[in-house]
Amino acid sequence: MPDRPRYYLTTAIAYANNRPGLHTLFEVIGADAIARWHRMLGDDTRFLTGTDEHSVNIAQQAAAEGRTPRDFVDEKVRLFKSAEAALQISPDRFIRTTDPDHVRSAQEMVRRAYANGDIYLGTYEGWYCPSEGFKAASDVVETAQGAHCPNHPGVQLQWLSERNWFFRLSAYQDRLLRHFEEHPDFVEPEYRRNEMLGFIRQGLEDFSISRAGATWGIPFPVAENGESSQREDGSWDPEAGTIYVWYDALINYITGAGFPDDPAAFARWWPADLHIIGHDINRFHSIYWPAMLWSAGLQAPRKVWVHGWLLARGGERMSKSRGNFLDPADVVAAFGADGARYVTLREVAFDRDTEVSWDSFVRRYNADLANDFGNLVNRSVTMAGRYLGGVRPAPTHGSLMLAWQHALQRYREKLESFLLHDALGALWEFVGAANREVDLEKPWELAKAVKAGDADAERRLAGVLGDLIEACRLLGLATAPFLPGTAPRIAAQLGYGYPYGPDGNGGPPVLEELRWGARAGEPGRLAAAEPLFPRLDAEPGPGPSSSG
RNA sequence: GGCGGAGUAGCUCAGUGGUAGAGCAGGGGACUCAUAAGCCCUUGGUCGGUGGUUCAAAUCCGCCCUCCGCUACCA
Repeated sequence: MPDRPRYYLTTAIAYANNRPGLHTLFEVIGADAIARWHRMLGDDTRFLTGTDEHSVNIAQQAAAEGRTPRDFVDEKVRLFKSAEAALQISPDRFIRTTDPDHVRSAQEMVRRAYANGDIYLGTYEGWYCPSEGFKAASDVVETAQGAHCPNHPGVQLQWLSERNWFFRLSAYQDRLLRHFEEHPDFVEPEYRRNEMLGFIRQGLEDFSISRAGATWGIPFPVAENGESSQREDGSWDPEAGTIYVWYDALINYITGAGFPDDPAAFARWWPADLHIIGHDINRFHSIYWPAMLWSAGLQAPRKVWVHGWLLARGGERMSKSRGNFLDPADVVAAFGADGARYVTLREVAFDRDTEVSWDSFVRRYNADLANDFGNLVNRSVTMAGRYLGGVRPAPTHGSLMLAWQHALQRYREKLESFLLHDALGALWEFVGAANREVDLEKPWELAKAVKAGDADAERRLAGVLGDLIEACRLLGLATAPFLPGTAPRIAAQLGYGYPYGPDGNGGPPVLEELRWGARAGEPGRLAAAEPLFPRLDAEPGPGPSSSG
């Protein structure tokens, strides 16, 4: 166990101000498939998802509903967790920025940055909404009447300055450039890396890491005089303010690895192998985050993968405010958990934006899952059961074996470079090869010849059905990271046990199982064929939700 | 404005100098093990526009149009 390779991956934590949309869960579904693949490989895998729960904005929303912030975010967290459960997401920890160990973690990071001379008191200036706090320049609506807050159109924004702590990002410019040069695959895809390089080369400014007014946040652990802001009774001096966004949110990745409470765990899990994020927060993960870690004497993560968006019709980005997003509950209700995972990851390229629609999902489901894959398993199991009396036939070393070896190689290459849609494409080329094999060999004709006493036909029949059953076994296992609920059902129809647990842990190294004929010597009986993916009518679906 | 990317069949996209491709959707056919699925064949595009380079351009160069990303403090 301790000698197993370890793999630690994370998604961005979701802002807990709303119910999740499918576009939010997209990266979580993709990350889950990657996590499951590593578990099945035999890697000691740790997979983190979670929620980002502090901010003036959330406190404001909670107050508007007459609730405490805690009560407000607890409800949102329940929504996120149930959405993840519906999609069979398998995090090893669902981390919340309100978790006590995360509070300690964020405070320790601030202390380390202070001890290292990287934070200092400065003045933050910006547009301030009396109802909501400071607003980013990009979030300010300028009108003839002055600047307004988009969330509070009637409210005049004020230009305010506040005494805040700043992080000396500017001190890390050279080291960041060197790090990007020495680790060309630190940020991928490459065009996202280039954007970050361009940003660094423009010159880096320091950024503020505290807010004086905010109360719904992690207490800033350092007082103005540099001493601890914790009082004798254990409470925190409100005068010190709270930690502002990035020194809270990003820290979750090390909290989830054991920082600072469990040094042994942290030594094992950090640095993370992979952060999967959207491009809106690329800069914070690829530039701020390594600098923050270095300041604390810690290592940068090994890779940041920047995925694309789900686009609605017309190329519009899906968002709750636009109301053009897909509700994951609708998608799961229509396609099942596995179907929802499949159509999302097959239809949306993992490295760039892709337009999707309910119709495109239905078409993809019917074509790939019902017609191609589901029907392949169904017809293979039915024929083998009928023509061979239910005894599971053994594979040969024919053309399907070669097709499999090619498909598996491509599948692994694409999966390991995070092109999940292409990885599935490689597998489905093999599905096509298996279906063509059926029509080429025509087992039903061979079966008639066998009845007529043709010994050669009997050998060929057993061979082609053996190859088809083996194709189904391999596809069931290979697709398991994407279709975790289907994999055991396929194994059962083929008369095999399923050695992996609900999260993909516990079984033999999957690459051994994915060898053609790996279980050839194992006797067994086929079960009754049972459709895996019922075909859907191409009716108009729920479509975009109307509210968020 | 600067930097980068994209505009190719109804849809989603491959294709970087040599007679336009895939999957899906649409049409036809032969079969029948199967979820009216699968298999075979097939309709369909002046490759955003324009001017060049070249024996030859979707592919190279100029200009133009459209869209998108990055261009600092959203969570």
